[in-house]
Amino acid sequence: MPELPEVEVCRLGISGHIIGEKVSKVIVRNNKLRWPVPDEVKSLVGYKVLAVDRRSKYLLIRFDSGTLLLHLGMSGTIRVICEDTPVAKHDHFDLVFANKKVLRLNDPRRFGAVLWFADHVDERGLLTKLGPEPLSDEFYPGYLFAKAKNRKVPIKTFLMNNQIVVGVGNIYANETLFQAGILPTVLAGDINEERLNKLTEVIKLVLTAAIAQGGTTLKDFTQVDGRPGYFAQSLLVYGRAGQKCLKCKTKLEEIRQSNRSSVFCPKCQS
DNA sequence: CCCATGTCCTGGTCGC
DNA sequence: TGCGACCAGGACATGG
Repeated sequence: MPELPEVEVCRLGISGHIIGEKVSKVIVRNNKLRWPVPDEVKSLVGYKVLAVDRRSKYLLIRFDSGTLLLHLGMSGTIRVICEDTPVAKHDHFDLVFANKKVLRLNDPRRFGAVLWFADHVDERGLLTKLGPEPLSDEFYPGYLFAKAKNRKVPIKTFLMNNQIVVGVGNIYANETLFQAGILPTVLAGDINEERLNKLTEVIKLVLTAAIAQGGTTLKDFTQVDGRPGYFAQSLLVYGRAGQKCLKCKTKLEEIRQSNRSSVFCPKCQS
């Protein structure tokens, strides 16, 4: 469930279940995620969850003694379930709480991460080089234009660069460029300010709508069958190559950029 | 065999 | 020539 809206929906979904709850046990069934899960995660037994924050696609669970960082990679899901829920394949990590609820991470591809920042220090610098949050005021009209100056990279690759703006992955890069009417192949530095401001506005709208939609689809993270919502979202171009554009009926085309699929409408986007 | 929601890392190129 | 900024592609593991 990897794009920003899904992670934000996850944050909202688990917050109410774990904030203020005390950790009674930490279970690491498989520590071979993107990086080894550090033994220090065991040290948070006895501590209460103070807050659940998000930066980019990282979930940050705050304790007095430090921060537990979770990342879902390409295929991870997190649920809050009852203690007696049977362990399934790829259930790699559990945070068991005194109230018998369990935060459980499942990740078949194991591109996700569980890390521990003692005293909240981000030793790996995972969070330090990131660009602004797309829904914050630091992502303002004029920002993309300033950043794109002299950049010869295609706009789609530019958008997916976390140092420019975080949280726009492949799906939403495709969707927002379609809605802004910009071809994914146009060089970032060649786009005028007006069009980049339009793109900024679209990014905020699409991500906000996706969060709202995910929230209604996911409902309750304590449900065993709680499913990520993005498959149900109304995607206009992603995954629709060869089909008709929903605006003009032209056949949608697909190319590869930076080894990722780009789908676009050759008539609506220029 | 092909493809897949992410992102760190390496090694190469470009321009001052 | 040096150096930093920039960029393309590989790598990771599993499932459809």
